[in-house]
Amino acid sequence: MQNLKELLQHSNLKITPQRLAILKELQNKGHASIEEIYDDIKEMFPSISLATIYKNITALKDEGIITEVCLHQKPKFEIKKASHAHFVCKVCSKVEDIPLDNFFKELDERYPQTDKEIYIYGVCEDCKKVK
Amino acid sequence: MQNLKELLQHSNLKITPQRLAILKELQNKGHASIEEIYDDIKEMFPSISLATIYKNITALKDEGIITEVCLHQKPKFEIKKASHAHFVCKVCSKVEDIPLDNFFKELDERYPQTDKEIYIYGVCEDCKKVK
DNA sequence: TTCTGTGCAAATCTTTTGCATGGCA
DNA sequence: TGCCATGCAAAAGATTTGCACAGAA
Repeated sequence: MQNLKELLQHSNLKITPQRLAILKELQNKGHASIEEIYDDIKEMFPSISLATIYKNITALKDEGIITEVCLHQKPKFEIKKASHAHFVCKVCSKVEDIPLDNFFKELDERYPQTDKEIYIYGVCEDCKKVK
Repeated sequence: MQNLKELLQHSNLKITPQRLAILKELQNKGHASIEEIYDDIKEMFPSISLATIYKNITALKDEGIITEVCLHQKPKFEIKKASHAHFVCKVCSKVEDIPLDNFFKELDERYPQTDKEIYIYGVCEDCKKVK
């Protein structure tokens, strides 16, 4: 569990309650869309504006603090961490990070100095049980 | 080079000049966005409507004739074919399909019955030369 | 002839922008 | 205090919808 304030301190961005709330939301959820971030934060912080979310998401991406992924054809955001694949459940839409370290290592040998994304869309264990 | 009419014949969709034009565009370009499809087709076919492109892209996706990919965070479409990775040049945005058959095979063993997407963002050979 | 597909216009999102005010450093 | 960040409202873009007419089977 990393210190969110430090992420901002080490960047060119000022620490604001809005930014901390966005990062906290991403830390809790793992991945979230603009709408999800907005809706959740609005409960604690009713005056926040959608434009602020958009502006900060862009700023945080530019600073390399978060990254954008495309899950189910929808943009989602997550705090930047080591390369990992995303398993997306086709039924409940849950997203799991899977390391797949050996895959990324091998890909990196073949394609050095590239950014890599791997997405796997299937049915998660929970949804398989339900049938 | 597959027969585009047959793709439609084997589906629940009727053959129309608009649909053939869309498929032809995807066949030529490999990958294209809604805007690109629209702009290119409009030259040959000035009366075509953007709504028609959207409706047909949805219909073609539902029929499994084309698939949607997310390149540079933008939705693009391609005629469905065997699983392959996408190499996207960060400089010129060119997209290359790369087979990576062994990767997909191994992923399929670990995650059977899933759809897999692999994206690699780097600098293509042409752009490396220019410097 | 029947039913699906098309094109237009309007409606609905989604995202961006400008600007005055507020708040971090 | 000096900027950067926020919130609002408006603008701009992207996508969807309804409906009358056209065209494929």
